[in-house]
Amino acid sequence: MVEHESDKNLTLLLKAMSDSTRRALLTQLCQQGASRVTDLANYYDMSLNAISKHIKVLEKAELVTRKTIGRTHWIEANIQQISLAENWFKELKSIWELRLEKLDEIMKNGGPNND
Amino acid sequence: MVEHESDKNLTLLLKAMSDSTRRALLTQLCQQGASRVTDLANYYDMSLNAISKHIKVLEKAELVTRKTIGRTHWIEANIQQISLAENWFKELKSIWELRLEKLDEIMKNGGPNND
DNA sequence: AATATATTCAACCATATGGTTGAACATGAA
DNA sequence: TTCATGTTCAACCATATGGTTGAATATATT
Repeated sequence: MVEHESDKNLTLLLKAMSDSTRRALLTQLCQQGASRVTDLANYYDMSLNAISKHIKVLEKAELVTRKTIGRTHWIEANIQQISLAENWFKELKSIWELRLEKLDEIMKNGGPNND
Repeated sequence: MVEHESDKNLTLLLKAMSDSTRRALLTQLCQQGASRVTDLANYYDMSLNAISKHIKVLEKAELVTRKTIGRTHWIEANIQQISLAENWFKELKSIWELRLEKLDEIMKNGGPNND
């Protein structure tokens, strides 16, 4: 299995998205484009530090990127990364469909060994 | 905001999917169709109880359903539920696109107030 | 140089999570 | 009735998570 690394990334991604505040941050970033940490934090009833930590989680999951200019950090959404999850969904669905097709085959032909 | 409830469901769903073992269980269920808890557990280097707990998490997220017949519980994948996440992705992307379109407009017309 | 702003780091805390083991419960088989 | 099977419940444990506060760091501004 070369699977391990991408599985870890998927875990990181889904965990990052599984928090309501972080999803709100992503939404905000998509709406507003690149934003400073302080500006983002103003929207939440939570300390700046908490938001800073949330952003770090999103960054590790590669859901956002950071460009530091002077003392201010510009955070930007990286929605491409979502495809990691989408691809997994797709794979899961195709596995599901495959089983249904095989069942269908059996129903039609009266069994898998009718040659 | 009537949002709250569906946001909680999304959190439940993404958290459920964010664990590697639970994703493996879902894959297994898609491949094999309805399965007993014990049968599922045999594939993992983990106690039956641990798997039982994972299944409960998937069940709360409505990613699987359970049909109890006698003493055995038949667990089945419910891949429909994935659409909850897919719809959120879609929404996020459309918010992203909307901003890009507006930017584009500004580039073309030299500003948002050129009437 | 002194002060203000933007941000992270570190330590701490409460609660959640993912695992374990040992009963308990429900049902099937001898 | 007795024993075996399928599953959950309960208590426990270590680590992760999401929040806090108080410094520390880096860079602007006066």
